[in-house]
Amino acid sequence: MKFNPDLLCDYGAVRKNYRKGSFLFQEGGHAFYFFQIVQGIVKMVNAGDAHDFIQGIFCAGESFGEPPMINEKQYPAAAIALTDVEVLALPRKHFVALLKNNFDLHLEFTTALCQRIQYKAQLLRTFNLGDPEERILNVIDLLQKKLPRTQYGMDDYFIVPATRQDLADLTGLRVETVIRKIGHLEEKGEVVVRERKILRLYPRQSDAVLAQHHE
Amino acid sequence: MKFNPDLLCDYGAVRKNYRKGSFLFQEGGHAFYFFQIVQGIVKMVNAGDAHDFIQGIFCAGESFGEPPMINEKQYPAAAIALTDVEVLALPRKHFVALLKNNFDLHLEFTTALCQRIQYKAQLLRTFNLGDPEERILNVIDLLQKKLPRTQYGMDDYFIVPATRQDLADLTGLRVETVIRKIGHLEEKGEVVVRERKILRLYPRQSDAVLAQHHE
DNA sequence: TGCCCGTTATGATTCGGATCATAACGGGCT
DNA sequence: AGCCCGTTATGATCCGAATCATAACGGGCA
Repeated sequence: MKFNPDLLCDYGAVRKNYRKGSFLFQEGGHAFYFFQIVQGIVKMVNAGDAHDFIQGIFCAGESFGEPPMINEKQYPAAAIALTDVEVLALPRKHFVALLKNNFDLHLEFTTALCQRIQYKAQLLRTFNLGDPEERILNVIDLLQKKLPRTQYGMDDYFIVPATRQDLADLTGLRVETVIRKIGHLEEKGEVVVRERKILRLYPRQSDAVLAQHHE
Repeated sequence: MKFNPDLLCDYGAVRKNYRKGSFLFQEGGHAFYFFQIVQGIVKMVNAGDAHDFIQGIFCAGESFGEPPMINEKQYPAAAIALTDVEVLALPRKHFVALLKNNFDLHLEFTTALCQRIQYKAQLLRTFNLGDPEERILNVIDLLQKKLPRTQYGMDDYFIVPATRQDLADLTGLRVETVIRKIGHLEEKGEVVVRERKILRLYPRQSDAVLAQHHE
């Protein structure tokens, strides 16, 4: 969902700018503000010794990091600017006031949180029951769902907007494993690789109907 | 959070009973109702070929399965009654009306959803960055957080209310692995096993303060 | 009391992803 | 053009959880 920037400003939101590569907040930091992205891309990530795990990627118009803000807890992951980023930041108290005065927006916000839960539930499901290839396809499909249609190339092919390293950090696998599995997935016809970019055919009408039936 | 049962009834909630072992809904089923447990325990679970994955366990007073209900989607997991269960079921439209008329409850509900997101985010973090023993301890700690204090035995020891099979289904590991790792964790002093029950020492004040600092 | 079955337990073996090493490619920058 | 570094790529090896087999324990129930 996207809150009207003017409305956020009416409630006291301030603009903040971050340069590419800088942290909007650290893992473990206290969450005081509601953040909505005006411009740029933000990655929420858990840093590990050997590798990272990407909790989410957020684009212009999206908000992030709300759960610990609402709960007055600490961030369970850090937020890094993948590009130069401009955000609107609104203190918790004012954000709550905004919700209080706008039921429809509050309900929309609730809905957005529910989508986030379903997203994570699906990840947990696939990570625990599925094999590595399913994990990769699942992550690709989730990327497709949330991204603007501008990512489509010819013939309904979706250009996966992530490097193999990104897919590794999204799936919890290693780069080498992702590379090898992508190779296998290409053999099986699940994806196409052109000029090193990963393409996936998206959803022809017939597939959509099928999916609807047994999902 | 817990909604006042009388209030739910005022909005048209009906009581439903399920016998131990029966399904409240299936994975893939359409989500029409808001469910709150009056009596009993419910498990949300993804069934796999070889093993299952437990998405959550819910006790009296808790609600579950709200995300797909709010989003008018299908359930990403099945719900099974672990005991005889009585629930209050409220159709989506009426539930939304209830939220609309009670901002404080709506905000509490929002808060509960945020906690759920944080819970799942932490699971994903540990599952992807941690080793199996961390996964197990993490799950045990999360069980402790959400369960009533009645589960305490002597000396601040928490009796883990789950079989090794349950821990396997919660962590995505196999039973044998859980058994062996529990053995190792006992050697390391992380847990104590008495009469086959797993005990964990909980949180002495010093630990709590420490956790607060670097979490 | 005795049966049954889920749980706990332990050892042997397999298998697949992680790890380590090494190198070619290619876009961005000076 | 030339350099640099992240990305892609491939092979060899390691390691640890999964798997398979087998058995003892113990609570619930007839």
